[in-house]
Amino acid sequence: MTNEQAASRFEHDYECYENVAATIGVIGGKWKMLIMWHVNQGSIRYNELRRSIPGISQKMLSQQLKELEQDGIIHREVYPETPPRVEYNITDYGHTLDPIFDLMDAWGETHRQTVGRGRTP
Amino acid sequence: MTNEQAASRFEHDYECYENVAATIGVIGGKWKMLIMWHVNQGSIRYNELRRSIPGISQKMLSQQLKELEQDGIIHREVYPETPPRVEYNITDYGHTLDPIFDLMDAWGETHRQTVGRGRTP
DNA sequence: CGGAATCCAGGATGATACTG
DNA sequence: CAGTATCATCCTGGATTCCG
Repeated sequence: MTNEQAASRFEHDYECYENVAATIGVIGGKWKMLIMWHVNQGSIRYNELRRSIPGISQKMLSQQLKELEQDGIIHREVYPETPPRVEYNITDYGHTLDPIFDLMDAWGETHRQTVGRGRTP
Repeated sequence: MTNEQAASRFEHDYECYENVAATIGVIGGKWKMLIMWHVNQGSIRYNELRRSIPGISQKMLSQQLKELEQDGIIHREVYPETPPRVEYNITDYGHTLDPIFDLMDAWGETHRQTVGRGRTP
């Protein structure tokens, strides 16, 4: 392999790495999978989510919801009533992640059976 | 929806979450993508990897290599020579992750163009 | 050469209290 | 109800040093 080929290969690798890292950055948060899963079932409110995800703190729920919203994965709808109501939904863009989830679900299932127990972040 | 249906849905959700989390646990490490990418190109030695991944510390390289090995993604071959030589390779099992990488690469590329800049872990 | 062991700083996460 | 603010804590990851 020439130096040029090596360099171009490295750049391609690095591109792919950045792409995959970006994807993990969006969906890799400690609670994001769980949050997205519930939001994926349909409109859900803040405290409903909180109850649905045992162990999550308000802080992390708010933070990760905000990140998912900023990344365009979920939509936040505020209804100016009293008491206030906020509903979260998956966006069309969020649905583009579905194929990845399906693959990861399948792979993770096999892996968990194979290894018995993996690192869970 | 009945309570039973809700309960079963939650368990299914939780299963999927655990599966996906396990997958992210395996490939989500800070340097794992980059490491796997290089190992994927063929047999490579410890210090070659170190040079190929600017910025990684010995500690992280050793640690993440060990985790990838424990998870069955890469294989570590020791040649008892002097000086010692150790080579790393992707396993067949490691190759089963390829489809996920492809999807994440594609999604990440689009996402980076769309958002301009995502959270990169 | 290919690591392991140690120490340490900073960010991620958690618990609690408070607010519009 | 749906969060924010603040403080405590834990853990990851980096730098350094040493070993077979």
